[in-house]
Amino acid sequence: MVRKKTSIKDIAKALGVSITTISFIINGKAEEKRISKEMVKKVEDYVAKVGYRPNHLAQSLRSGKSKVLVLMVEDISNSFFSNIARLIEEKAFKNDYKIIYCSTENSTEKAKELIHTFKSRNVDGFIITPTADLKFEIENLIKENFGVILFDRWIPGLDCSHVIVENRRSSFEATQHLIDTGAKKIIFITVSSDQTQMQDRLKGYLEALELANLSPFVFEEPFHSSSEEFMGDQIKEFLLNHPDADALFFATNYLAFEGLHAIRKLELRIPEDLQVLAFDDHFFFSLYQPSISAIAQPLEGIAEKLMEGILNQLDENIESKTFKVELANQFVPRKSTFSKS
Amino acid sequence: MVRKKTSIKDIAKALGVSITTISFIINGKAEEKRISKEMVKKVEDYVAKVGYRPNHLAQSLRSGKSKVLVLMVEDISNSFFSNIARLIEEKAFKNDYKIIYCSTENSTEKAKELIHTFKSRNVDGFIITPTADLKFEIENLIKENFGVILFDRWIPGLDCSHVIVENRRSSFEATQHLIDTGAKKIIFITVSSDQTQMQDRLKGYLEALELANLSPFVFEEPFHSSSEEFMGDQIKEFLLNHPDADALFFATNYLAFEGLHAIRKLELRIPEDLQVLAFDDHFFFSLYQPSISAIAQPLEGIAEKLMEGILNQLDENIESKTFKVELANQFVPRKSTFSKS
DNA sequence: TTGAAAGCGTTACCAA
DNA sequence: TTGGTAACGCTTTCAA
Repeated sequence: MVRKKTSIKDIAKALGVSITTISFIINGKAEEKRISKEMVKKVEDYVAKVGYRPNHLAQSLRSGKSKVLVLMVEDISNSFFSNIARLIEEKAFKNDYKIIYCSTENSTEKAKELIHTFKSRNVDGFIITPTADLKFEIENLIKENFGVILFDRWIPGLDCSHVIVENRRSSFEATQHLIDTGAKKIIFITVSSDQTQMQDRLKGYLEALELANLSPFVFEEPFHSSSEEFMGDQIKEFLLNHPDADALFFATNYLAFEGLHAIRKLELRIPEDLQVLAFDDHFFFSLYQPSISAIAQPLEGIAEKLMEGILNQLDENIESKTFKVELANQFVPRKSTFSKS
Repeated sequence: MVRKKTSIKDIAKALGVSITTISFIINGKAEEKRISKEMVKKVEDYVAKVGYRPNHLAQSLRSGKSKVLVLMVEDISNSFFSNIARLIEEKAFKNDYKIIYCSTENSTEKAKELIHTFKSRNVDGFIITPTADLKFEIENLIKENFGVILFDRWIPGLDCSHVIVENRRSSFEATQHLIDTGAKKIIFITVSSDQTQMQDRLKGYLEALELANLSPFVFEEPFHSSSEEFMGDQIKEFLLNHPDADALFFATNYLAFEGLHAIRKLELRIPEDLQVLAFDDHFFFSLYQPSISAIAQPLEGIAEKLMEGILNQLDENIESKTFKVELANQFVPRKSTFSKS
C-alpha cells in the first residue's frame, strides 16, 4: 500500500460540500464565517472519522509560514549545545513551533547550504551560533524578514538580535578568585579562535592579571585530539615547559578534559600543585575527584531568552527592535581551587 | 524589504522561455530532452546571475519527495544519542539528505505528534528509538511506504528494520569478567523499563550468574535525580543494605554516574572495595580516577548501518527486505575492574 | 451561510 | 527542441 492521504478535496467530495467550507471549519473560522452548526458537526465528525490531517507542506506553500524554527549549532554532540537544544525544543513545543536542529561542524560552507535549504522550505526563523563568515547570509535573512537570533557569540558590525553571557566579567572574576588564593602564574588555555565569546573570556583574564600586576601566560591549543591516547598531550608539553605554574584556567570544558588528562599523566596534585578552573560547567566537574571549579552558564535562561526574542520577531503585532541580552553566569567553586576564606 | 524570491516563472518571463524548459535545464535533463546548447547557456547564466534557488517546498509538494530524514531519539542531550546524531548527519549529507533531529523525551504522545507533523511535511524516512507504544504509528509508516528504521531497541512483534547491538552477549561477557576476578556478589543496577535493550542487558547478566551458580541482585532505580545534591542517593541506600557487594554492573552510563556519586559518599575504594563496570562507554570513564571499565557501543557502525538500511529502503531500484543488524560491542577493561590475568 | 476559483512554485504529461 | 497546462493540497478573495 502506498501513501494515500485524504485531502480536503476528498472530504469535500464525500460530503458534497465545497472545500472552502471545509477549510474554514478546520481552521476554526466557522464562527467568523457563520457556518451553520449542522455543517460544522457534519464536517468535524467526518474529519475525526477518517483521521484527516492537513498537509503542512501545502499550507506552508500557500501561506508562507511553517511554524518551524531552525537551531543551527556548532556541534550537537557538545553537551552545552545539546542541552540548549533540548530546552529550546521544549519551549518551542509549548508555543506550537517545531524545532529542527542541525550542526554546522564549524564549516561555513555547510552552514550556508543549510541556511539556503531551510530558507527554501519556508522555515520561520533561525537560532544560530554563527561564525564571522556568516555575516552576509545573516544580513540577508534579516532583510528577507526571517526571524534571526544569535547565541553564544555574535558578529561584530552586524546589528542582529542575540543572547550571550557575561564572558568577560565572569572570566575576570574567576581569575581574581585564583589571584586571591595567592596564585602568581595563572595559565589561560584556549583555542585559536576569533569568536567573540573566546575573545571576551581572554580579555577578562588579561584584565584581572593586569590589575594585579601579574604576567599573563596564554596557551592556544593549535588543534584538538579526540583520541583517548593523545588527549592532553599538547597541554602536557606546555606544562612541562612551565613547571612553576600555579593554576590553569580553561576557556571551555572540553579543553579542561584534555587538561585533566595531561595533569594525570604528569601526576600533579589538584589543587596542591596546580589549581584548575574551567569556563562552562559540566556534570563531569562535580563528579571528578577532586571536583572542578567552573563557571556555569544559565542554560535555562539562554533558552528562554532565545525563544522570547525570536517569538517577538515572528509576532507581527509586535514592533520588534533588535533584542540583545547578556546573561550573568554563576561561579561554582569546588575543590580544584582554594577557597578565598 | 520582504521576502521576494525569483521563481521559475520569473525566469521564464525575463528570458521569454517556457517554464518547462527552465525546469528541464535546472534539473539536469537538458541532454535527455535535447535542449540546445545556446538555450542551456542562456538559462544557466541567468540562473547564476540572479542566484535562483528552487523552492523545496513546492518541489516536495509536487514530487512527494523531500530528501529529508527524521532522527527521533529519546533525548538529544544524552551523549550516546547526540553522538549518533552527529554521525548520521554527516553521512546523510554525503548522500544529499538533510537530517532533522528531535527528542521524544520518552513521551509517546510527543512522539506521535512529531511523527504526524513530519508525515505531513513529506519527509522521506524516519530513524527512531521507539517505545513499545509506538507500534501502531510505526506500522502505519511502513504501510504508507515511508523509510523506517529503528535503533538501540526494537519492538517485539513488529517486523521492522533495525540496527541494534549485542546487548545480551556483551552483558554476559562483562559479567563473566567480573566473576573471573572472584566477585561473588555482583549487583546489576538498571532502570525500570521494558525496552528491549534493557531487558537483554539484564538477561545476559542473569545467564552468566546462573552459569556460575551465583545469586543475582538486581536494583531497579525507581526514578532519576539529576540534581547534583541528590545524585546517587538511591544507590547509596541500596549499597548500605548490601555491604558485602563485590561489584556493580551499571546498565547505562548515566546510572554509573549516579553510582560513582554514591560510592564517593560512602568513601568506598574502587576496585578494592567494589568493582565497577558500565554498559555504554563515555569519555568520562577514561578520565575518571580510577578509570572505569565499560562496554563500548560501535557508534560509527551503528550510524553507518542505519544510513545504509534507510537508503536502501528509499532506493526504488532495490527490492528491500527488512534489514536487521546486530553489531558487536567492545569491552574496554580499565582500572575499575581487576584484570583476569 | 456557502461556493468558485486563483494562486503558492514546482514537476510531468502531452502536444507542437 | 520547446511550450502549454494540469496537478500537488491548501488558503483566501470575491461572489452568490
